[in-house]
Amino acid sequence: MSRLPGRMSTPPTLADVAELAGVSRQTVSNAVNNPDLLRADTLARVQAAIEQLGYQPNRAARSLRTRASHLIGLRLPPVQEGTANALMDRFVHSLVETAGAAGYHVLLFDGDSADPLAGYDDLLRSTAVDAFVVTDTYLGNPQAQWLHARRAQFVAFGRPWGNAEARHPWVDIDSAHGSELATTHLIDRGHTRIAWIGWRKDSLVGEERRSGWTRAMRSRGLATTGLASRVEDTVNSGRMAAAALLDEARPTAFVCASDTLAMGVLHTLYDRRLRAGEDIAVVGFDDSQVAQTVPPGITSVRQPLEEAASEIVKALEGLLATPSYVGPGAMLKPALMVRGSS
Amino acid sequence: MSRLPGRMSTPPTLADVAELAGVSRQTVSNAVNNPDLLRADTLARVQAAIEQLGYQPNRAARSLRTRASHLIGLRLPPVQEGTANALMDRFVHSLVETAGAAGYHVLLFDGDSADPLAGYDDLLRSTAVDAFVVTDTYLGNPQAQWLHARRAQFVAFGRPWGNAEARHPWVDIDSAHGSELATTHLIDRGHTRIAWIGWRKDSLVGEERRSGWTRAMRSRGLATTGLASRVEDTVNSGRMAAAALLDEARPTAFVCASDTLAMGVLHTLYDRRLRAGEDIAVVGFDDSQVAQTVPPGITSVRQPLEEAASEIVKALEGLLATPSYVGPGAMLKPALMVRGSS
DNA sequence: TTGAAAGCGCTAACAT
DNA sequence: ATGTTAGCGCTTTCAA
Repeated sequence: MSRLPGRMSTPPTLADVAELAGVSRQTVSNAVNNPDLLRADTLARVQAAIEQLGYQPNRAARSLRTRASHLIGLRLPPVQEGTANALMDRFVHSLVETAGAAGYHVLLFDGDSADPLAGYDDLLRSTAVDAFVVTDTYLGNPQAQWLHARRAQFVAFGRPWGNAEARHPWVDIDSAHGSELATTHLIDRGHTRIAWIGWRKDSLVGEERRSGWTRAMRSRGLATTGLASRVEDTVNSGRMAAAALLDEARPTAFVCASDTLAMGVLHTLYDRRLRAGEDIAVVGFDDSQVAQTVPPGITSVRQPLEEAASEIVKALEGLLATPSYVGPGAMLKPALMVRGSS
Repeated sequence: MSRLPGRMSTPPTLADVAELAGVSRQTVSNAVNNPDLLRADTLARVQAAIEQLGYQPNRAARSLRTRASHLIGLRLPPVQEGTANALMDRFVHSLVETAGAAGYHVLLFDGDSADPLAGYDDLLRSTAVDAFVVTDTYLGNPQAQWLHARRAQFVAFGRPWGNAEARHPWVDIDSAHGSELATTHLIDRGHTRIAWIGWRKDSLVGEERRSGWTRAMRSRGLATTGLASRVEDTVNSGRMAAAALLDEARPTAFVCASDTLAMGVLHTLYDRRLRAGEDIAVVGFDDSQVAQTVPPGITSVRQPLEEAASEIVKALEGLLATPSYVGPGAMLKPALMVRGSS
């Protein structure tokens, strides 16, 4: 035995283990990958040697041979300063955790806004990752089609909007259900004039969230006319929309498409010395740290990102299995976190 | 030429390019890694072939040969719900961006709280990453020593507390300077009774931040007695500390060791129908999304995470160069973001 | 300036 | 049940 764990300059290889255990390299490989093939005593001997040397298969060599890196690529979109949108943080963490349990690591790459596909292309052509998790699936986003054309494997977090023939696995959140929960909650608390502050019409997610509000209002026979506003997803837009609605429609509660907009409402309440939850109810969307920490606490719709990550990894495993298996898309239900603001 | 880009089942290799360009594989390799060695016309021909095939070197093969993965490992600590601490988000993004520009990708792994070193060990022994970025460098943290013992390369984000003989590269933020900025800003606005809400004494970063407050107060001849509180880093602790200080010491302003604690102060102000920035000034630390979006905006100390990432990548490049170069630690200065709360 | 040979560490296919 | 052979795609010698 020529090397001891801890003082080696180069990590032990299959050959080192084989020599120590008195078997061939292939047997060691089998001990790692197909233990059933070995006789019990041989297996034990090899495992002891592996243990003793602290052997772990070299990833590069294994990848080269098996054409699989066990790496998942994730494009990190730019952080939006001045908003409450920190969903990515929670999602990335859950993904890393679940992927890790399945034997995969997450490889981050930069979201070059000029050419978002460049990062994908780079990793794809250098065969650096086995698959991607794609998070921005707005309508007309070329990524899905593009990846498909390059025969790249990927799971989308977001349904294939308006693309009925898409065949890739996806996971999404039923956010209409989320705003319906929020609206129904407010109705149950006695509110009848409940306003909606959402995103511009070209956002499909925005329209979906809005539909939950509409549905809840209609099902209880409440009017929606003049109670809705569609704006940019910024604090200031929310603030102005809230001010206008308060003046023109006299709502007693607001349901917002995001916590960022909900914070906008809070600004207007602050300006007018009104108190959220006492004078006017406010519900946000995303259960951000902002909603969790601001007084008196913003009631908010929480996306089950942990569950989403777990479904995505499940889909990933199916995709990368042989034979590959693609199940139906998974639609997850959000929950309402009730706090002081309602 | 047997394959066209876009319809290949397997990406092109050196051999494909060599055949197309009518040179040997070695010449193609040189064209990629040592272009100076080629005659201009050969180089042009090879580059044309590379372009035509969309060739990119296979990462696994290159890693196997060069013993370098061009991957940087980063342990993702668990997300803290209910706090305003989302620093990691911004930092990770900056790191991915800067590392990408230097030809490195960031590989995330899970922060198993039971055995935080397991993740490092795994990646290290499988030679999956070239180096780590270590972000949790509290006193007595075994990671630095442990990594050093395994001859692992790493750059620490955080100075080597109480470890004078540490020889690893590090980058840190002078957070005493941050709270000094915050305190001086309040003094300049006419405040004299400025309270401190910080972390427990066993947090070295906490004590450092506190020292900035002390220094600013003393240099202007202001008393600090009875004006400081040391608590857990939670919203509720901040809330209770603020209530107690308000009752016992009558401060007109608060400087907090975190935005989480500053939100605690806001809760107490809310309870007492006081307004931040009008009745009582509040300054937080970290310039979180919470500070940015909550009314009336929380003045907060912003850590230069983009710069930190850039310094870390610079250190990483030195570390991984041959011969390896380790410069002195870099101490960065934070800035104060002034908002409505002061 | 270019090419040929060897081998990084591993596993698939085959032979024993 | 175990060993032998070959080769994944690349770069580091070394030779021409």
